[in-house]
Amino acid sequence: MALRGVARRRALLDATVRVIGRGGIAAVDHRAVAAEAGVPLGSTTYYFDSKDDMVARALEHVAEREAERLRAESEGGALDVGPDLLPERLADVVIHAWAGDRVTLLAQYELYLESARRPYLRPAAERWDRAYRDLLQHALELLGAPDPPRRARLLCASLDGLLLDHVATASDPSELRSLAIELIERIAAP
Amino acid sequence: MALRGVARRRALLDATVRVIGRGGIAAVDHRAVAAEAGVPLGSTTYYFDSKDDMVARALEHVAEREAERLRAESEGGALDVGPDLLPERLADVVIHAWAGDRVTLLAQYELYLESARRPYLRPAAERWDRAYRDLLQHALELLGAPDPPRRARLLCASLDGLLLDHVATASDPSELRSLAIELIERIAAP
DNA sequence: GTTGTACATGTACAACTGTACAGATTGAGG
DNA sequence: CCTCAATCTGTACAGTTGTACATGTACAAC
Repeated sequence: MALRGVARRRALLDATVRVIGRGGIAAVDHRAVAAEAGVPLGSTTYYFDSKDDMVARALEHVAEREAERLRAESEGGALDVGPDLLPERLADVVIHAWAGDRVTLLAQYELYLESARRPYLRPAAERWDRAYRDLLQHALELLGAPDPPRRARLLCASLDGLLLDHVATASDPSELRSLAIELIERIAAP
Repeated sequence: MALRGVARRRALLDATVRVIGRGGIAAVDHRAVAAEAGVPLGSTTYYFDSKDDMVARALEHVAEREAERLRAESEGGALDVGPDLLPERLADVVIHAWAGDRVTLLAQYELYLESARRPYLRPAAERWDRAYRDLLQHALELLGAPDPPRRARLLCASLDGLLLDHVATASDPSELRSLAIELIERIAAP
């Protein structure tokens, strides 16, 4: 089976994400990624066609991972609560998984921004966005909000902005939570 | 007078911003910036201590420029309209200046994100944020919203998210405008 | 005109970086 | 055991990049 290398490949992708989170895309080079993953330099060229390819796969990797998490959260019944509790539950789903991992969150924004410049990255970014928006749309339907697709789009972008502000300013997490809840309630309101 | 070089210095800063907007911070190197500004390589080391310094000054440059624009807009009476027209006027102020210059907008987000990693960039990013939030707070007061500082924080982050989404997905500008207006109205609502 | 200072730039080079590649190792199938 | 493909890795090297610096030029003050 051609599966022996899968673990190492993933280790390299994870390492790439950490390097980007810590120092931006500018900090990515084969040696830094190899060291971060604890593998020899040669491995990086074996698993990726080029540096650009490495960065691109890293985006697809985080996007896929995040999309899966959101879908799992949705199907796992995270939103199965009354409408009065839904906003804070939703805020927790969106925020909590990130609270502890500032570096990954930074990398995610870095890669999202990069997708604005490299058209071939758009599909991955869009699949991620889609999973995100589906979750929000579902919640908005449960909350009885009108025109859920549009509201979901608005809420998705707004929450992203809130997260970005939080990660940039390292603001108080509990304040972030309270702002997120308020945002959700306001955008869900008829 | 020690002022002869000011124009060239600004030309280099503008060039740096364009390079970042087009290719990200990873694309910045002395030669690329010099070529973009139409000056010889040596100029870059004359005006900046290092590459990091160059990028840092570029952030301060855009931040200062943007903060000034927002202040001018505010004092220039852009918000002197009735409460019914204020939301769309505000949306135009926030959005319109950017609509034509995708590259600069991308650079702004890139630099804002970078300020999360380099603490010495925070003051510049914060002065910018402050100018932005002051404008929004003023508008929210005119709209009679309660707790304007908090609402301004929320609106600031949300609108940023909306812009980020727009610049990443190259979405329809008129849809962006309509979403921005809705966001403003919802966050201003009592 | 001399001098001092800010401005300017071409060139050089050590360090870094992307990538190729030859050769080693592994492990499943025959 | 042999074969073969996948996996792995150390080394090499050409191209790039950050930065120093010697040398110049402009121009205000005296």
